[in-house]
Amino acid sequence: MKNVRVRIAPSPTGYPHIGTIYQAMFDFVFAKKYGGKFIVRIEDTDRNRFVEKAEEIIFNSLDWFGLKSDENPKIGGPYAPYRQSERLDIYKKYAFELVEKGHAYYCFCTKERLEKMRGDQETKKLPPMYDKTCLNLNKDQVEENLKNNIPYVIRMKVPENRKVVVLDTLAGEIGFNSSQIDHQVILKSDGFPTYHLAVVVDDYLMKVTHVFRGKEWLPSTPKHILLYEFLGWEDSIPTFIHLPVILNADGKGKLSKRLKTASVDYYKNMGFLPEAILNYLANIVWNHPEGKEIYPLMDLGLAFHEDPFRVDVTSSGPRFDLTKLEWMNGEYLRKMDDESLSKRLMEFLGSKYEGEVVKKLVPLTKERIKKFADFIPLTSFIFEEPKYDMEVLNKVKIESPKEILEEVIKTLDSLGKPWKVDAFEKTFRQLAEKLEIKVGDFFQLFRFAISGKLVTPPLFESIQILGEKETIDRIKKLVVISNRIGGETNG
RNA sequence: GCCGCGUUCGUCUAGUGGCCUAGGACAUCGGGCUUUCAUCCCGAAAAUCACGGGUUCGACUCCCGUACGCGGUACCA
Repeated sequence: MKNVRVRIAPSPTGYPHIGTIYQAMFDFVFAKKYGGKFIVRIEDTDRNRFVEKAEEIIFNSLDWFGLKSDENPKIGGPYAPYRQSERLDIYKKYAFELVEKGHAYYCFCTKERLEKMRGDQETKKLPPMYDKTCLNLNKDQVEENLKNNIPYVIRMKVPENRKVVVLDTLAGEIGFNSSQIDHQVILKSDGFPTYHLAVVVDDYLMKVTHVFRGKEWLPSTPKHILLYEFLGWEDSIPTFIHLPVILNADGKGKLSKRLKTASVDYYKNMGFLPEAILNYLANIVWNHPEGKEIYPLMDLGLAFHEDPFRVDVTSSGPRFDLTKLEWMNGEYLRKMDDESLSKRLMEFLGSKYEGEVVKKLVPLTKERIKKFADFIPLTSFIFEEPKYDMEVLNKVKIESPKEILEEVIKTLDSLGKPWKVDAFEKTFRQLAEKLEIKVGDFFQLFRFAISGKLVTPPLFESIQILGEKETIDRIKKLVVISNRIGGETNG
């Protein structure tokens, strides 16, 4: 495949949606596989939803995922500018060209009138569409209105009763009756284009060859086809690949921006690995030919076939299942060597954590966390004093914990320093035997004494990190607390 | 309402007319390992292939219809 050019066109309205990343992933892999270019174009045509810092956040996110683009507003490229707000003259030129050719017209209808019209259509159970009032305006009326500075939009004029065929790589040929296509606004009254005009113009001018986008765009594709025809660009219509829409976990509706799990910052904050997220995203719509679940990003390229062009993705919309993502992320974590894992974990935790301690904890925790955020509660007892909850202590099946702990302290004091894991374990197994308590229960008490918890990373290794003094201090402290409440902890 | 797309275990999927008494993964449950929790290993349960008609010697696979779901129906993208 030659001169492959793909693009992603996010709107700067906030944190990027996980669906944007999903789409970008396909673009990126596709471009890489065929030696093409991956373009990022900023679609900032909606001034109402525009968010100042969003563009920066979008680029940070794409960087985080390693989805590097070849042309974008920051680095430029042969078809700059790549921000639609900087291309207004271009869209206007084509909008007016369409008017001249008779494929578009001025519309002076007010918002209020349009709203009322739609309301009426709804009560009459008619499809809500523009009623073409301004289509019948004659030249003089238009001139008059323009002279009087009446705000206008430009709408595309859709021919009656024509079959418009959309060729989608996944769904095949889909026919639409043009009578059901609305006379869509292509240029808004603020001089900005709508998506429909902007995509067509930009994709044409930027020589985009393949359009990967969500299936929610399928119903508006005939509008775009028509626009290509009106502009005389029918030979340059890109190949469409309408990807299945990712649904909410409950399957009711598409992954909505309202949900925290739809936004990439959620995954960043929870400490997911970008490569695991990408793997998951690929996995829900595509299956590896070798049946693998875990595979590198570029394996997704196996989904693309030439002659005839085909993309192997599922047709129905998958639900976004956080549980499986967590499993997958855990797999990635465990596959990593301790050093790189420490490095990444430190990046996540920030400078308030001591690097050396974190490094020591990594081998003890890597099999116990699914994402970096899990590390914090698991190891909090290392970094801060434990809080002892006697309710929790009561779950340990030991009659008189205070006496046992005193024995532990005695043994600890007599133990040669520095404490060694092997000798340590042996000593305390013997002690448990001597005291006639189950080893498991005994260690649970010990665990509680140093951490205030019943679930921790391996006991002796944790103690080693904690240090001799701190360990003894904590046990002593628990003894004191037990004393204060009468030592009757096991009721 | 109208238009479009879809429908295989709870979830993601394999399956392109006989290999399917439907395979894998996650989740669930049971067992092993084990100082807890995990990891790891073994095993179980889980889909009348949405339903109804065709076509065919034979259908999860092809065709039609119905139901359900999703998407679209903006001077949002």
